[in-house]
Amino acid sequence: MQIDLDLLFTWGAIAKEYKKGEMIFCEDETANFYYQIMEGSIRMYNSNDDGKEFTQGYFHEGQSFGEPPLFINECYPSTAEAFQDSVIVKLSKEKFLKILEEYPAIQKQFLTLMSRRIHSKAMTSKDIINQKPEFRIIAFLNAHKKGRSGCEKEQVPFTRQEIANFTGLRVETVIRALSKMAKERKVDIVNHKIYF
Amino acid sequence: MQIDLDLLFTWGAIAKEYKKGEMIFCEDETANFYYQIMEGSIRMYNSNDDGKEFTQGYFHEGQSFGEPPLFINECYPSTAEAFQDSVIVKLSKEKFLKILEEYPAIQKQFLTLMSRRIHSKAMTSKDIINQKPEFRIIAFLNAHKKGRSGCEKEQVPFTRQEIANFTGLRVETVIRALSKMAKERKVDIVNHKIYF
DNA sequence: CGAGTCTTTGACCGTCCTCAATTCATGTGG
DNA sequence: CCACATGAATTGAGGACGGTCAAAGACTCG
Repeated sequence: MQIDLDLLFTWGAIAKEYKKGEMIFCEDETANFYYQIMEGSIRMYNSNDDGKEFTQGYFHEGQSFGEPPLFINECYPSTAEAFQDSVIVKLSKEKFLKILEEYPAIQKQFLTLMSRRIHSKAMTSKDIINQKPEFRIIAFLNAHKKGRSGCEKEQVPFTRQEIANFTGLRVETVIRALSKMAKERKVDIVNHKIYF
Repeated sequence: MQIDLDLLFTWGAIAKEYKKGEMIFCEDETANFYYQIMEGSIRMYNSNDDGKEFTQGYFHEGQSFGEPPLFINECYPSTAEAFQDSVIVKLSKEKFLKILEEYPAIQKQFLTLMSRRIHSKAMTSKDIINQKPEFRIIAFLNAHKKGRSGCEKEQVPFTRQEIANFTGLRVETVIRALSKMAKERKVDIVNHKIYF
């Protein structure tokens, strides 16, 4: 959990519901709020002229998102929308920055968090640039696997389109790569569902 | 300037010279030092099996680099090497973290810095994934332009190979894209030198 | 002047994208 | 319980673009 919910509410935060697909903020919009997920998950993405989308990342229950622009007075570089029905806590930028002032320990946590983000973004771009479709997909699957321990394959909760948007490939390419991988037993596919 | 040099030296930092091409730290190595550039510039990159390199970014005089792993106890995700002959100030991780404790203002600056990095990495991946070679190159040129004001084109201080490494393209592709862009006067090329 | 690096060009190839049509899975209402 | 609507997954054909390889030209710096 990023910031304690009681604390947030004490400072005037409010919780808001979003339906799946609803937009939370939009590319190039000014950043005025701190957001933290109570329930559900959200997706950050960019879309370009031809309508093609690139997913920057997914965020889940307990995580905050869209903070960097708050620290540097920039607009959002991407759009955020609810990936499932979600409940999100929202606090004004001013109050949020004040909390950080008051609680140095929290500020430090954010420094850590940002570092982690950079680290993982570095890995992602590396994977995406260099490698073949199959590699990108495996990188995606690894990065989004829940139970890291289990030896059994788990169902992947993403559509092929979603994988495509994250890896920068096209749906058809993802489909063909996945079927090949299924033949080689790198993944299992039963009833169109992917297990990894 | 990131951290005051006097302060760094007071805490026991030392300056070290690196010749162009010399390695400062290496992918997968444990992070033990804080680095800040006094003179010169450095390049961070990954290389993959086939020897192809992907440049994560360039850092210049007055900038620090390779900090994220210090905050999260991870190994370096990339390699850093001197892009020119450089002088670099080096301080042990422990002392560095102590400085942050002592001077909250500095810690805050780093939070800002990390946010800026995330922001620009987000832009970069967006540009790289979505677009055609020409777009990637323009994005690169824009990102690395010095005098943002001038209406006149300035010479680009990168080789085509360097542009290729950053954009994830091949040299030949960069060359062909650039000549096309020169025809359309999006850049000028005289004597093989690029002006943008 | 000469070594080394960078740039250029051409031919060829393979991969991934495009487009279009079909099948499948799921859920809803009659 | 079936018919239908919707969104996802598939498949195939065809083309374009960027990668690969090889060879040659140009520039730079000592």
